[in-house]
Amino acid sequence: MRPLFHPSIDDITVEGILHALSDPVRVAIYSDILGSECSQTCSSFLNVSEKAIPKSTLSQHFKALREAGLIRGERRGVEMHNISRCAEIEKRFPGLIMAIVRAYNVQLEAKTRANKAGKRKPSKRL
Amino acid sequence: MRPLFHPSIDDITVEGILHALSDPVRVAIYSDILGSECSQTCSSFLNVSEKAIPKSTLSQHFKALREAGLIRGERRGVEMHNISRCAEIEKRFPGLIMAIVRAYNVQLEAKTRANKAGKRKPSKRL
DNA sequence: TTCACTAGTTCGGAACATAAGAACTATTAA
DNA sequence: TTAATAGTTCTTATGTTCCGAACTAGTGAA
Repeated sequence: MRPLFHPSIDDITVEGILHALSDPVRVAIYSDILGSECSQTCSSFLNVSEKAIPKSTLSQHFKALREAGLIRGERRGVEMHNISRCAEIEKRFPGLIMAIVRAYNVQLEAKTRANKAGKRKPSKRL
Repeated sequence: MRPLFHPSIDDITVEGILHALSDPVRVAIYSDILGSECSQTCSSFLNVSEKAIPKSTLSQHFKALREAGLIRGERRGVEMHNISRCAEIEKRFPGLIMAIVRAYNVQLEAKTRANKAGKRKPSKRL
């Protein structure tokens, strides 16, 4: 099994970042990793979404985030630990990550509010 | 031919915006529309990229931008005029568009600088 | 009217990307 | 060894995207 690939900071592209974060599951994972002090394992996200995500799919999502340069993953014993590379990215693209995560949170709040208001037809939330 | 679809501001999602702008051609188009005072037609972008883009493909790109809520297109005579919906989006997701466009410009500048430095192997630019 | 022209859209198939079950690898522990 | 756990890779079905060809809509002649 070859070691995980991580792009150098100069090879990280805006398009790559946007693409990686244009998936609801991946933003959810990333924003969680960003928000938590300690590093996170893959399987702690088997239930980010309302329905369980197969682990092969999860693994692909982590690969996407890694190859976009958003997170760094390293093996610790039997599990993978993931941390965000936001400090590096902030240097190259100041304000980008912050703005995206903030917008994502605005959207989550709006959805939550909408659900609380009209409970009749509970729309799926992330 | 049915009239063009434009999502209402509340149906615009962060994921949708990120996905629409995760394509080099589409960010190029969008950032151009954003930056220009007057509205832009489709065909003025046949050469945004180094190689000409077929007009069917261009049309799809405009559709993607429209349906993500990023631009508004309206027919004027025989041609389509496109303007950005950034003011609306700014209200819903403050700072998002600005941050993305800024990051995109940083990337363009870095690429230009890199090309100037090592002319031997001119890497493709946007 | 009809014809031609221009700007853009839609259709259809090939090329590419994604999702998820099954099979695999790596590490630890018994 | 063997078993268990955490992730990865393989394979296939399903979705997207690209782009040429065919189409539509508006304009302005003859």
